[in-house]
Amino acid sequence: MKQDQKDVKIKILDAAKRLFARKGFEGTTVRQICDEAGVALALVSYHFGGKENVYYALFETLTPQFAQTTYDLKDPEADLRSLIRDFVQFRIAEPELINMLQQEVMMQSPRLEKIQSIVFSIWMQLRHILEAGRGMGRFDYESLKHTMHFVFGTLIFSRVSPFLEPVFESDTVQAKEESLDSVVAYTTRFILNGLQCKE
Amino acid sequence: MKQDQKDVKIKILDAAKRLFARKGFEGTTVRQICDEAGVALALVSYHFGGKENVYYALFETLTPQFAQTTYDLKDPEADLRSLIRDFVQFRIAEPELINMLQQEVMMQSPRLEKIQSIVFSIWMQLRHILEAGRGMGRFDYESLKHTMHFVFGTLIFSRVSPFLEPVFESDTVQAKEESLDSVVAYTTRFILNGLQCKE
DNA sequence: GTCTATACTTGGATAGAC
DNA sequence: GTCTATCCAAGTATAGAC
Repeated sequence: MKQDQKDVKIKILDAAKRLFARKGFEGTTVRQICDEAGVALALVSYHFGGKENVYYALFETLTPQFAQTTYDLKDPEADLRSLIRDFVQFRIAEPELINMLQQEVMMQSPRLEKIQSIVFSIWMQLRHILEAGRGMGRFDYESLKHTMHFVFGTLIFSRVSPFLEPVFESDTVQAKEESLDSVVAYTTRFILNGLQCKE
Repeated sequence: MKQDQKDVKIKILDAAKRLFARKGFEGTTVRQICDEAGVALALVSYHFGGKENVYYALFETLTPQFAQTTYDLKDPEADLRSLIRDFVQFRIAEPELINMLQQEVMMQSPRLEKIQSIVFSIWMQLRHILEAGRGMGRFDYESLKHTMHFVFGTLIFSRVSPFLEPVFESDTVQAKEESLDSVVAYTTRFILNGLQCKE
């Protein structure tokens, strides 16, 4: 089939995504990327003009994904449910990107500037929803700032390191819990309860 | 005062902690560490035998801190409150170590093996508390695994990147919310509500 | 466009003077 | 114990053949 030589750029991006997520920006070498992609060393420079640009290219996919949704805030609970679903869905589809994003924010990397807008828009959306909800007496919390951290922490932290598996041994609910719908349901429940959401 | 030449080892550890937290293990160079510590390049090798060992040395402080507490599980809510307080307190006292720990777990780094036991013991403690609480009808949740992730996400994710500050502008509760007690209170409230804790 | 070979830079660790 | 100077390995990026 023709697509075995699946556009070299794509192969590089795929390999880079895996590596950056696992080893970080500095921990990943151009050699590793090219080996993993099965292409020659020179091609990262040729197609992207350097390692850093490969990194940014990965985030460009992401921008439209999150910047587009706008909530009308008429029904903050529904808005929040929707935001949670979108986020969890994306996290499951693109765990590497979430991972990379987390690294950047955590380390306050110099590359953050270029991807700031993505992070910003999500945070602002959440802020508006939480404020609207509190204003209408639907959510109950004291500190906006900390509550935003709690919600994001709940949303983002689902690294399932294989090394933690032993901790979950003999957990009963296993088959069902991995479907998107159930993960969304669990997450929504925890967060809405955390906010003491009243219907 | 004599302590200006505050043991070189300490100076190196302090500098390394800051740098590792901000730039990751690979992103930090021995040269940076020594510059920041104000000592000569050779001293990392001399005192620790390499960059990697500096990293491990930083975590050794941490082991006793968390491995010691044991909960009797008679009152899971009280145990959980206590775990939350300990964790938040430590997170505020040693944000860099939490940051480093998070990086390791997130990237599943090869260094994880050496610090596994720390992470393990905390996760197991939380597991036992959650299971005991559900068994006694005090907590209400479906998936143990996901719920553990939610709780840890809430606990760990409080990176206050300066770059996110604009997002929190004109938040009303500012002065009070930074004291340990109030942060603990906010966090406890969110988590216990998330677990639908019944007293 | 893609490859191999190579130039150039930076990083970790050591040698040896003090 | 601490410093400066240096070695060697590994990284990025480019040159030039195909």
